[in-house]
Amino acid sequence: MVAYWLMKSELDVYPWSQLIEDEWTHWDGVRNYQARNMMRDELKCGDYVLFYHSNCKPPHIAGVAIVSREGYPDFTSWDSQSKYFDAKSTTENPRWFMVDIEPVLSLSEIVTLPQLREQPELEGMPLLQRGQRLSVQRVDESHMGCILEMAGHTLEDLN
DNA sequence: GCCAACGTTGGC
DNA sequence: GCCAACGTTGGC
Repeated sequence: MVAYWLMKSELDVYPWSQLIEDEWTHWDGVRNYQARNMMRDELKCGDYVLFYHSNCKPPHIAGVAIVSREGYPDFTSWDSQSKYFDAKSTTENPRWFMVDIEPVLSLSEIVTLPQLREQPELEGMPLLQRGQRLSVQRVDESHMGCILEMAGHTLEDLN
């Protein structure tokens, strides 16, 4: 059973175009327990991920990625030179987890946050709730289908 | 740049 | 275990 997710990335930190260039990446640096739990326990290989650009005008979804490796320790938490270093995370008892993702589909047309807000079908989507800051969120299949259609695609395009 | 929302920290 | 202080996120 495939699940759908949304991940936020700041446009000037790690853009979609960089993922295309890299061909895959590990989604390191998440330091929030709710997001950590989802990446450790719930994101599965083959799940699809909406790639959302935050901190830009307008914020928007740029592409769809796929989970290519399930939760494993975020090794940047062990690197004292990393800005994501956490002294309380050890190799024996890792505190933070990440997944790997690969790009699947660059949207023909990006879907902006204002466009998402205009869609009655998307009412209740966590991203659209005020104060929603989680950088990893679950997405309903119906919401996923709706967003893909807004971008000129369908769920079938993912296969 | 502002600020609302919300998570984390740490004193008590 | 409460809660004030503080830091971060991220839209606007």
